[in-house]
Amino acid sequence: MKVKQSSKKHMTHGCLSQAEIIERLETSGVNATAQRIAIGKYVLSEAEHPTADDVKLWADKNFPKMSLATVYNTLNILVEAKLLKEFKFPHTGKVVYDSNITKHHHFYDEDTGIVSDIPLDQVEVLTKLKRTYNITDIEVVIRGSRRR
Amino acid sequence: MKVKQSSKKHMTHGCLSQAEIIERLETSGVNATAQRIAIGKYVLSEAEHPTADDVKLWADKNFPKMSLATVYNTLNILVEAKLLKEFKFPHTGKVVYDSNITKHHHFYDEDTGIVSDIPLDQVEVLTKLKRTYNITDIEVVIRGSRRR
DNA sequence: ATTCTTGCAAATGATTTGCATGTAA
DNA sequence: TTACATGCAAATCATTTGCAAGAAT
Repeated sequence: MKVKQSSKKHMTHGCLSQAEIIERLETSGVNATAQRIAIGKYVLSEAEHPTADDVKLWADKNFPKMSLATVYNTLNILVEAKLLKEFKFPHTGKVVYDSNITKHHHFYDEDTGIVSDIPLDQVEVLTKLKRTYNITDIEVVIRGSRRR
Repeated sequence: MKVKQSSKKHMTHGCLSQAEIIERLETSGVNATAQRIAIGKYVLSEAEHPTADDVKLWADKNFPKMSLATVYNTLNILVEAKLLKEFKFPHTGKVVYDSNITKHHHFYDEDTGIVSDIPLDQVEVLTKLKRTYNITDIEVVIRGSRRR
């Protein structure tokens, strides 16, 4: 069965069934084990920018005996399979995972510590760098707060 | 004696005398000990985006018996005194120190791993974010390579 | 049977901390 | 003498690795 993986838009949260998770894993060449399905469901459709620790905490409540090594192992596999992106932000030592694998920027709320996505078209970056700079990517982190 | 600290531009590398380092330390309320002068001279006028480890390596060659704790301790003090800025880049787990304390962006050379500064005026960022976003800072990291 | 996965514990790398000693106003 | 600095080793935190045991094909 042929799956048009890249044409499928990033899912909004909470809308992926277990069957869909399994399909996404296998389409990406990842063997769908119980642990991977569980973590996949959490990070791909429920969590927002979780850390490995967030995933472990969630697993401790929702999965019988999952080791921390398996959490890291699985997250790394999902990143390699391009189902997940990892980020290191200036404000934290921890890696944060993002199920939004399309290019986008980030907003860091200095009051709450919450990281949120900013769609590419919301930020325009113009550079005056010389042609000797061969640019492959531009990452923008905007910090501030959100008025309630 | 009154020193116009903020009107003094960021020094290009290698041009700060020991006396100038001592003055900058004391002006910022940092007690100028031998270790702090040595590290200060290195990170403020010689090194380019060094890590704590780079500083330790340098100290081992140029200062008798400086402990790693003192290296970290001193770097943290220089950051608190606003003589140094610290950055965590997406590509590394290590903190990188920058003696350019004016606002600026960064270029990460994917071939060499070298981080370089990009002056503010070389990058223009336009956002279409709603007014509920109260922006305090925008950080841009451009990745790529430089043609030789 | 062979290959892949998991769990556990130990290892690693970066940074911090506790504490006793040293130094300076 | 009182406060601050330093060096050392141990502690901590995030992450990785080695390896033995388990599951799947």
